[in-house]
Amino acid sequence: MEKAFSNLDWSLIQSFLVVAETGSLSGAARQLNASQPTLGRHIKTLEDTLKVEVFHRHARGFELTDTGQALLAPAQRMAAAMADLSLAAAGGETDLAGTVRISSSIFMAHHVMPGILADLRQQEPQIQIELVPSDQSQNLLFREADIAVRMYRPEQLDMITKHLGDIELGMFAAESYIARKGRPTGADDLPHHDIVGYDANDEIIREMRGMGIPADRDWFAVRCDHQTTYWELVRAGCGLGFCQSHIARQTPGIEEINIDFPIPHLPVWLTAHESLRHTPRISRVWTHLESALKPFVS
Amino acid sequence: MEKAFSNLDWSLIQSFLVVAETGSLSGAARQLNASQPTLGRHIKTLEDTLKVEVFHRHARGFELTDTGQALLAPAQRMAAAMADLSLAAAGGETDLAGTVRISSSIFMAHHVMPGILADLRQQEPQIQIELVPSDQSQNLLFREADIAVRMYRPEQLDMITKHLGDIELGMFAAESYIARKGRPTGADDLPHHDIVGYDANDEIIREMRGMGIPADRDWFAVRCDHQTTYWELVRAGCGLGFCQSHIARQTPGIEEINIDFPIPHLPVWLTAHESLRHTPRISRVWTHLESALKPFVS
DNA sequence: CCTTTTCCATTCATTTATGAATATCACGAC
DNA sequence: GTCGTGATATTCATAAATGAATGGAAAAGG
Repeated sequence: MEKAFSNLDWSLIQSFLVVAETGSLSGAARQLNASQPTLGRHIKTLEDTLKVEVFHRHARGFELTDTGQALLAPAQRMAAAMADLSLAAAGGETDLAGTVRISSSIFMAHHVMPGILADLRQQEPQIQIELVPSDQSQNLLFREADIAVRMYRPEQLDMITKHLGDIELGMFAAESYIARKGRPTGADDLPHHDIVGYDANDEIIREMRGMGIPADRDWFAVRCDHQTTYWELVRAGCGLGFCQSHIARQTPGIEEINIDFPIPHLPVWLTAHESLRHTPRISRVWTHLESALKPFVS
Repeated sequence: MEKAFSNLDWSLIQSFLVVAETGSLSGAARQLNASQPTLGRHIKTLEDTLKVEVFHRHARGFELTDTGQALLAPAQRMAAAMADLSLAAAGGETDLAGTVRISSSIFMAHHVMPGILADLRQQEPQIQIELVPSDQSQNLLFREADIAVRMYRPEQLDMITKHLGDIELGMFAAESYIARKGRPTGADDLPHHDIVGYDANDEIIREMRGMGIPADRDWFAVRCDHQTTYWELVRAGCGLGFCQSHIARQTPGIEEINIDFPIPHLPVWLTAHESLRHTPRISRVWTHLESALKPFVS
């Protein structure tokens, strides 16, 4: 009844997987908080035990062999199961103390979260907070975060979500810009203005076209994908820009531009994995975020 | 992008799973070729890291808590993925040398396999053989064996199978029995004889009923589930018994009983996991078994 | 062509994990 | 009640895994 592979340490597979994904021992070592020689030995032990070469060595790093490729899928299934296990374990925790990882957009993380989290820390000093500012959506299934604040409806399964409301967006410009180019008189006037745009994300263009404005990528003379930097470009007078009204109105040197087309609102969703719903520290942070974000989604 | 649980060593889950399944540290230690204190520490580390109690300790051993129950399923998924990985790795081996685990019925293992394996060892000294005599079907998906010799058509998926032919069964009796009770004259005469039967497995009874013989469990005054011991009971003169004709005819002191009802044949199937099909040592053993078993399935 | 960077392999002192031995406890049999 | 069995905890000497440091080699950038 004993199994032929039971002598093989599962942690070797863990190392294998990360090396396969990063393509280097050094990279894997950084990710696993281990050292490069350790990872090298793990791979060597794995290969010796399985009597199979799983990596081609070359100067730039490690590359999977065909055999190694075949091992990748089951190794990933192990990792997925491990993630499930981790979630299940967190769901069983009873202690309020611990760390909660919150993911939010870079803009929110920069302008909104600090105050909210400072309050929370004061109320619950036992709870440590790790803020993960990121505009790529974090994968909550792999617990890259415990709670996510998102500007769109989350699609992942097994999640609990709550729509907190909508954030009002507006068009703004720096005083320096207005001094130079004047205020746009209306939508028709926009082509004569500079608008700070997003580079990869053509959300704005699609929105404007949806409203009958013949927007074009070339309109946007200055573009930036990074939300907080985007806002700095607007503040520096590079052009008109969109921003959460609540924040923009508190920014000195910025004026609101009222134009005759409606700007869509930004929905705010709170998300967490359902198996964490009853974990004390998670639910505590959840309710805090819920109430603390309310003023922003009026 | 880093994951919250990446600091948790997967081998702890491995230990957790075996402790959960065996219900004791000592049992798990035996199965994993480790020591009881090691397993104890692994569980403790796991619980400390997850901040969750996964086992109730009591004098008789370890029992899963509710939280631990929740971790069991993902841990088993990890084990299943590990089994897949092990299979995939074995499929990538290129070396002829290595160990092949062969599962067969206890009877075959006792009377047939030794000679076949002795030949094989002489031809391929590089290949080590581990024979797993068992009347429960081994789970090839978990690599409890690499190749199985079975007396029925295997049902598991992802298997390659070959029907080698059928083994002739016959009814036999020890000379001592015949001297005492005489030979049965036909099927009608059977109720006046002792037949050595199987206990749990009522295969024989079902077969005889299928042929219109009103067989009953009570006919079988002596019963034994264990095939080789069964045969020793027949040799000792406990009663009539069924056996592979090929073997029985070579047994001194045993005579064949010809009766007027047909005795079914025993199909012989060779089975292996398909991902091992091209592994040199496995396919070498496979072809050897195939040809060496031929004389038995004429 | 030379420099810089980024890898991997190796070495060796050190930390960490391990297991034999032992103490202790609970249960069941006699 | 007592003894035997089989379990978990604890201790401590030892074995094993680890990581900082070093050397070397190959690609990328000037």
